[in-house]
Amino acid sequence: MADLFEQVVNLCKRRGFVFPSADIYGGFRSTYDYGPVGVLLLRNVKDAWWRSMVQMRADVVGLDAAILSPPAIWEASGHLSNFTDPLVDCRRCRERFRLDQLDDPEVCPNCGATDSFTEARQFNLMFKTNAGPVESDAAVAYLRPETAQGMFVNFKNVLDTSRKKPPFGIAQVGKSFRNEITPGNFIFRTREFEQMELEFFVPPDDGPRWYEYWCAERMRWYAELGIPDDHLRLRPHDPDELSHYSVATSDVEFLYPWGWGELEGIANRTDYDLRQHAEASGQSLEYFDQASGMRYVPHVIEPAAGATRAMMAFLLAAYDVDEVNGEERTVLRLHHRLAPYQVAVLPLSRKESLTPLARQVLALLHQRWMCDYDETQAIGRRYRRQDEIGTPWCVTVDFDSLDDGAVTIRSRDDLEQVRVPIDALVSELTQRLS
RNA sequence: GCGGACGUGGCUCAGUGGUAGAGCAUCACCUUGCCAAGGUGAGGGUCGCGGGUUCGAAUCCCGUCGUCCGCUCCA
Repeated sequence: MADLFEQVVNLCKRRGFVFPSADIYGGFRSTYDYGPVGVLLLRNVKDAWWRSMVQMRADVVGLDAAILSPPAIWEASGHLSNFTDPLVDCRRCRERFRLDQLDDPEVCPNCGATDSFTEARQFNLMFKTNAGPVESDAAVAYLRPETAQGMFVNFKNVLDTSRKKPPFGIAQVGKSFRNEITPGNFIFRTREFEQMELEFFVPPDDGPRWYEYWCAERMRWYAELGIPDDHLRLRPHDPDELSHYSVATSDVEFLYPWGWGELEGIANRTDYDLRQHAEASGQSLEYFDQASGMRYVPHVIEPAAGATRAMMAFLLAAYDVDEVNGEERTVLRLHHRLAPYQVAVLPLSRKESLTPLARQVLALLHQRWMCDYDETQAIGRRYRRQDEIGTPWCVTVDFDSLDDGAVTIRSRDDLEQVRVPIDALVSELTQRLS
């Protein structure tokens, strides 16, 4: 399936998952808009994450911090120095190098030319803007390149208001911005992207133990939502791969059509961030443990996931083509919690007076699930449309329904059909969608 | 940012200098009434955008934007 990637990209455009941004103006590089169906899937991915990381845990609280931020945060975090790479191009062989990685800044390691380099240019990966209507140095602001710093900067606020004590975590879902040199692979690497990050604060000696815990926990999450074992792996970083803030990192990787790629990084950031901010701000970010009488700067384990990457992985893993009555059927076998619509209500025909009852059934189901409603064209065609966007259950109102008050529920996965009284419909679907 | 390939209706593509095409999709009506059936009809493209050559450009040239594949980028 070498063209799985193309198939999924086409499906995204055709069915309203993802559109190129500014499409009518020829597109805007590395930005994508999420359409009527895509916004539901993306939201469900984020909700599933929030549910597992915040709702289902007593030791994690949420946060939604500002995207616009002052330079001080990024000076302290190290992003202003470490996200800036001085690059030079060789005019002869047209290769590009990082100046700080060259043995000799006068000789091209590729073609051996001397004096062929362009001026070094700074590639700062952060988006810089101006806060306030007057452009001046005093008003410089950055779009955050990660959500993590919001949690570190608010560590004391959360500690003071939430009655949590280590080990505990702060979770955030939101947009981040990076001037990636090479965006691409559809929504895999974009300059504007959405993150799902947890900063988990633990006593200094417990870092390694919690690091192992979160690696296993995050792997479990992807598996539970339908990423198959043979497309999922945990890859520990080599020591020379580690970011400036990390002593240990593992990537959760998915087997994309072009090879293994990162879904999420789990890093042991130690006390690096809190110490940096304590020093730069002059505020104490220590925790005092009443029970032991110990005072310490917590260490941090960070599982940082990409929401849009995860969405893409779920789409790729769910994409399937099977055969029904000798015809090809495209079906997205999405986990029901991720599917854009959990239920579609379909009157068998637009004829007669099926519409009022179908609308009643819709009104009943609307309150619990995201529902689609479709009364155009033949029923078989509508089933296929729902299959293609991953709707796990269709509810069909037919002519008998008018007399017996029952409807048919039809399964996306095995095409099985069951007759259910409307009175029992909610409980039947609740069972199947739990 | 550099090199390579590409850009024609929503999708997949044909058309290589002489007034824009197909299949699928969409919509309407008829038919059918539980798995993309059939019939009739309709809407939809200044051929990514801008400039040039030419009597005439989707087609040739230049620029630009965008996509994909390779390079340092790590959600």
